[in-house]
Amino acid sequence: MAKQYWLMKTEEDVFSFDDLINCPDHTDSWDGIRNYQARNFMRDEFSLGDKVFIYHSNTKDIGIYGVAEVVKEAYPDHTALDPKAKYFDAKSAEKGVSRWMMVDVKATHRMTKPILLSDLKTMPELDGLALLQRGQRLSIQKVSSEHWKIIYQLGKAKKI
DNA sequence: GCCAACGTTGGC
DNA sequence: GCCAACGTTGGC
Repeated sequence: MAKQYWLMKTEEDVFSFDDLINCPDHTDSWDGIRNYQARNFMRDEFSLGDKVFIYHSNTKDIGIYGVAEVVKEAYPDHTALDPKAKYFDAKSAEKGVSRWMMVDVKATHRMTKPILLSDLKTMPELDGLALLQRGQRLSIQKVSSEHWKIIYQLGKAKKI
């Protein structure tokens, strides 16, 4: 499949872009996704080498902080089976099989300055970007290659 | 803290 | 399968 571009949300105080950088090889599993649409994106459409904007929600400076790359395609999110895990899923545990999936991502570039949501909102050329659509709450979203280029350049992304 | 949007649950 | 109630997300 051709390379695709994505945006994934995270809460800064739960798992920030810096937390990802600090993982061994800047790589970690993106677990805890408990929404079917988001899971299906990972399961059906995430391919090795796909690029991902990492976005911090629910924080003071809401926006995009860096870029990551898919380094392992979808596999079962076993944290759903762990009663002590934050995103434990009783229904999965009942069956002994996780219905949720995760991918591994590696941080590759950091934005020189975070690209704030408030800035993105002022750019007419980003019309149609899922993130800017009203009422959207999906934690994994598609980004078109055109929008990706615009945002990527805006952030003056630097290699890690 | 508020609240709109929207996903999930569960009774029928 | 419908849909009301409830829970969560996430910007403000």
